[in-house]
Amino acid sequence: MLYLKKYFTEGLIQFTILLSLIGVRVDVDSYLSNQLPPLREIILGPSSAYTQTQFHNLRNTLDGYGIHPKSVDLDQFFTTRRLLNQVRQLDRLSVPSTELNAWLVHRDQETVVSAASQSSPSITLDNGAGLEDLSSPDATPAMRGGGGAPESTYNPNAADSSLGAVAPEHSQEQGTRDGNDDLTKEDIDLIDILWRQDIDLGAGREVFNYSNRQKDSEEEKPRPEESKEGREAQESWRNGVNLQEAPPVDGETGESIPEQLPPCGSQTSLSFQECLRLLEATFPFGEESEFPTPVVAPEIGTANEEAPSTSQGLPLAPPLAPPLAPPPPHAEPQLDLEQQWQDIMAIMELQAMEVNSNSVDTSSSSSSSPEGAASESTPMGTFEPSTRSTLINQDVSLHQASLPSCSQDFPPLFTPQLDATSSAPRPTMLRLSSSNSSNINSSFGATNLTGLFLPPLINGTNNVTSTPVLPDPFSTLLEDSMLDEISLLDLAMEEGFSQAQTSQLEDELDSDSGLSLDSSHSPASPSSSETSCSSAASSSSTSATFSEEGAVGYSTDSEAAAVETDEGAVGGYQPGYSKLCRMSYQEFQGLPQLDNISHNHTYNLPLSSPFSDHPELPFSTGKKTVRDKQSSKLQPPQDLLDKQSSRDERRARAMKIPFSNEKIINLPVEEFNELIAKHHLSEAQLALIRDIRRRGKNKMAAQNCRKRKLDTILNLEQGVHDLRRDKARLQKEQMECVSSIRQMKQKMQSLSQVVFAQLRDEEGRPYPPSEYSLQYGADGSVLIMPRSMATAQPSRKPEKKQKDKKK
DNA sequence: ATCCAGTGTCATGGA
DNA sequence: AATCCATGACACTGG
Repeated sequence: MLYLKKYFTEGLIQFTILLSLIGVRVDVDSYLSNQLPPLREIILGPSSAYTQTQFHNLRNTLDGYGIHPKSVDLDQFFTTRRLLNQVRQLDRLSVPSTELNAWLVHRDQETVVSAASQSSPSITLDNGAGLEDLSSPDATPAMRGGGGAPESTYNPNAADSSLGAVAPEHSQEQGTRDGNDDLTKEDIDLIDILWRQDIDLGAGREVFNYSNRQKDSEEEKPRPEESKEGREAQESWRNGVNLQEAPPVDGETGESIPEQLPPCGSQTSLSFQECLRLLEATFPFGEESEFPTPVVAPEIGTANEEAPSTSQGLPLAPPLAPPLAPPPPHAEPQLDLEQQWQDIMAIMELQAMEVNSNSVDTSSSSSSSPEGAASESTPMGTFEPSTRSTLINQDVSLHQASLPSCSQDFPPLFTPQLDATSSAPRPTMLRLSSSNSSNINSSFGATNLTGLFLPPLINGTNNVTSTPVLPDPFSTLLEDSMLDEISLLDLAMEEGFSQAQTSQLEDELDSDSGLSLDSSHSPASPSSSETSCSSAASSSSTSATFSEEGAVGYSTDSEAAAVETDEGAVGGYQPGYSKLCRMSYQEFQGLPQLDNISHNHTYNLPLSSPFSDHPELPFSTGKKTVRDKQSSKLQPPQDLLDKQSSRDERRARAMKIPFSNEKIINLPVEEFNELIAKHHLSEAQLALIRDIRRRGKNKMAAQNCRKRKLDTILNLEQGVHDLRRDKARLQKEQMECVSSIRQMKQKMQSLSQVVFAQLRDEEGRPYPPSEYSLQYGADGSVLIMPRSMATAQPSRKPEKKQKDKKK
């Protein structure tokens, strides 16, 4: 089923891309955005970072896409995803997705007039044109037939942007709505799932009902002319372009769209278009894309690849393209496409994460939006601001971030290309890179490194002065490094907190926790943590063997532990654990405010005094507050004993279980069986004992599990930091190499001058450097050859005019 | 009153 | 089949 869905969805997407490429506006964005989680899951696999996670509950995947919004794991989940993405991004240029969006938006504005055929920007004008074309009786069926799926999927969700451009087209829109009948069950199911998701997120079903009603009524009533403007406005602000307008008309648009996560749609619409561009970018284009394969390439490649790269080791990715598009234009298109898709999905995933991380309320707001927007009283007022704010926030930040600079620089150069075809996006990206690297370029541009170094190696290429046409690998290298430098900034910032603190944290943990489980901190691998955890657990269990005092790290049954007077070990683990939790989260999220969070539901309480049973407990390391778990369940303040003992302990006492919970839980099966065999126990007692054992073990397991999660996250974090550090180091080395190369080049130039100054032909005339160049053979020989020859037959070894041993 | 992190417990599935 | 373990999900608790 999943595979079917995958292929189906992919087919839709690809077809839509094709349509977009040929200039037909098909807004799959909303569809994609809505489907993001499932698509992501399908394409990229299960999202859980914990490989051991077993998704046995189908309902999880169906209802909430894996994680309940209130789940404690949600944060971990997103954080993990973020970390994973960081890892994945390491080999790519870390250009914030927001930047990409902003850039796109800007370009939209500028190219509104010129690029009429562009599908992506979803400019109103374009839409209008495109829609009108589509609305023509002939075109529509064709479109329906061809792109029926994507269009239909899109329409119900966000018909505003694509269809609503022209009011008269309402009929058209209705037609498409009627076309909803064409919706496959897949689509309907997806929509329904989305609804349910929204409901889960807090939006009442009535929202959808209402929106449905609204939609229905909307369909019934003739659409006012203003709808067009409204749609335009909303669309425009969805694109983050004109925020100022919109309000008056939106009530109209809000009706149908909002149910399908307008904000997400807007955001991903950009991203998706971006992706389209990137796809286009993969196609071979001008000289810029064609990198010579210089000797230096590998070096560059290594510099870029130190992270586990999903991108297939393209040596030098064009600055902006890298994160998304594996550049080598000559690469096999199929592979490229796949890679493209992966990258695209990664991007969208990132964006989705951002959206989600803002809070699920984004979606919830979207879900609620229809209500607010549709609400007759204030069509715009209620919902618009909120959703818009989210939208605007995202767009604006981006907008400010990259838009102005990039786009303004570019347009003049690339307008022709923009108009021409799909190559539009690519140039901008390239230019962005170039603009960023312009400084370095300028510095190195003067001294063309390739000129000196390539020729000798390649043996005969034109070199010394020329190569204006050929892109300089070093320049590209420098560009790349420049961009990387940008990322280095934040890297440095992050490094500041992470490296030292993390290591310190781990040290602390290691020292604090008396148990060996912290060996799992060995950042080596999650597996190690696994083993360590298991070892910890086993140690706890085995502890029972050498002493029933429960070296167990879990002091919930502190009573028992206390009884045995050996909770020393107990005290060790838990604090360490809790500390781990706290520290890890602070550390992990770098949120100082989290310091305050210390729940400290320590199991190892100062049990000594309260326990009438085991007054001897002397030293209970328990330091902190006592927590009585049962306050709710059991009668309030009975006695301190009950107050401070666990539920099971009290039950055991009530049932007069003759041995401690500690033993019940931690004894090996054989001993446990012997133990219960020794005493004549009632069925109820036996049942209780088994429950106690089960719960106790499960409690330990849960603690181990949680710890393992944290360890996994910490390890991932550590891995990310390590990789970043390596990246920074490699980049530094790269820069050093470049500088040394530059020095060598200068040296070579000066030496060449010396050589030419001393060289004389048979007639005693000097060789003018302008006409001759030096060729360096692999064997160390130096040849003089006329430049004309050098350029004429670069590949062949030029006939040497003279062999000079001067070197 | 609400949110949130920590914790215990249950259900489930794998070993 | 029994047991243990791992883990998602849920509820409870206290800050």
